[in-house]
Amino acid sequence: MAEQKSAKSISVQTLRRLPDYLHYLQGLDLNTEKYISAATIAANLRLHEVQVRKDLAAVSPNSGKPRAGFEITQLIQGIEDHLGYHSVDEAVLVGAGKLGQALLSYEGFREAGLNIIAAFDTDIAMHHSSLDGKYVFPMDKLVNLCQRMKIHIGIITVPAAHAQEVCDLLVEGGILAIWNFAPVNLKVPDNVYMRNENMAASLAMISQNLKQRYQEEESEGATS
Amino acid sequence: MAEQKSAKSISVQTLRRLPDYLHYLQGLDLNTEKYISAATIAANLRLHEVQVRKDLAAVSPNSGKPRAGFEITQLIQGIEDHLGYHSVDEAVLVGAGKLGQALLSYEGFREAGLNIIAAFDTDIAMHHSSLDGKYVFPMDKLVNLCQRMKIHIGIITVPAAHAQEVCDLLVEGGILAIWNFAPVNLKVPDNVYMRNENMAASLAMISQNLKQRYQEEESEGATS
DNA sequence: TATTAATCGATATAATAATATCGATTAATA
DNA sequence: TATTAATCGATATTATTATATCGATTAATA
Repeated sequence: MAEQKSAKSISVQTLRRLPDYLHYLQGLDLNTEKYISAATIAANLRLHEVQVRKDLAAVSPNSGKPRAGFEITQLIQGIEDHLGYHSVDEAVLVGAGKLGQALLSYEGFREAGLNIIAAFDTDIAMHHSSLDGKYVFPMDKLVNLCQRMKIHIGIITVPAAHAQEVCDLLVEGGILAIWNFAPVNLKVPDNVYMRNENMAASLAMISQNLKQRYQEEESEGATS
Repeated sequence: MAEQKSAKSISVQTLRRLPDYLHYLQGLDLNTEKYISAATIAANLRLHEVQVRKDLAAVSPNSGKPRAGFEITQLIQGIEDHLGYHSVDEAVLVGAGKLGQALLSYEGFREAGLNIIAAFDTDIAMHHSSLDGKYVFPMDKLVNLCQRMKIHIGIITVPAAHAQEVCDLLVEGGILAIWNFAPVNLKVPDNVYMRNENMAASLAMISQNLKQRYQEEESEGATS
């Protein structure tokens, strides 16, 4: 049996951190330094040294040199490969409101392998106008365009109330993965991957943290 | 020693799910049903039944009744308490671009306990204009306003290149928690909580998923 | 060239989270 | 009222992730 090429299943948590590593590494000056140690990265990203080393081991094309560290260019290469940053995938975005527009104009996506090729909206006034170089189409073109162009990623930035209909349309259009910014749990068939950008969850973490601190403050020295 | 009030440290993962539970429960019709079972919630949110039961046990003011389930109103109450949805906290937002505006107009925050009371931007044209009822101030008012009004949460929606300066200002203003939407790792003192809204990470998960599926497709039946 | 110290990889341990199992309880139904 | 079946809570197991430890390697330095 043939060895599976570069598919040794990276852990979810590692995957989450990869963009951070990449970003950090890209900020380094290759004229000044050629190698970097796991310890240095860890210190800068406030992570645990061993954790970084394991993460890098999972994506680096070849291993680090003792006493020197990892070769920066190779690390970048390895991470980009694993993130699929060179095989750009096309996406459509539904809901050209403020959030939608923010995403359309977000520079970072292109280099991260995402190319939003078109936007859709119910607002007639927007149709056929161009937002950051992307055209806005009426909703009834959605299914057909997705099918014809074999688009695999759909981004939902419509109000919660309409998210499910939009979602259904995307599924009908043959979309394989949905990135949902609406605060609702959408129903999709098993073969469609759903990723919720969950602002409420983030907010919950922040609240929790502050709450804890207020409590600690209150009970300062009050441990009878 | 006194029992610690409602601070029995909820797990991070549970905390993440709480907003989903809350949202789902709020969508139920209390006239039709008074109780709900963990199994039902699990099915609707596509979670594991036992997981839901454990999560609920952590936040529900009193336990569920066998054969009936949990009392919906009490569950909502419990979750809201734990999320601090009744102790609204005030925040400032820096960077009134598209993303900033999207957040300013996002309805969900208010009920989730977050009240963005002002925005800041370098763009002079925006100053003292009102976006969704919130005023936009010049940057040099930031530190003073945060201090005077004892704001605890800062939201960063400026381009990556300026995020660190903004961050420093917020810290100077006495902010305790930062919600960062810029794709950079910001340095803050230990006593400041940093929450990165990491779009790149989400994107990485999506890419990964698609990549896997393409590969599987390729090697379909090709297991020599 | 020999010594030192930084760094690695590998393996072991610990912490956290998810899932399975099962007896106890109770509303619904016979 | 007795039986049944849904549901719970508690405990046990498993999976995942993070952290600690340590011998091996190698660049830098004496």
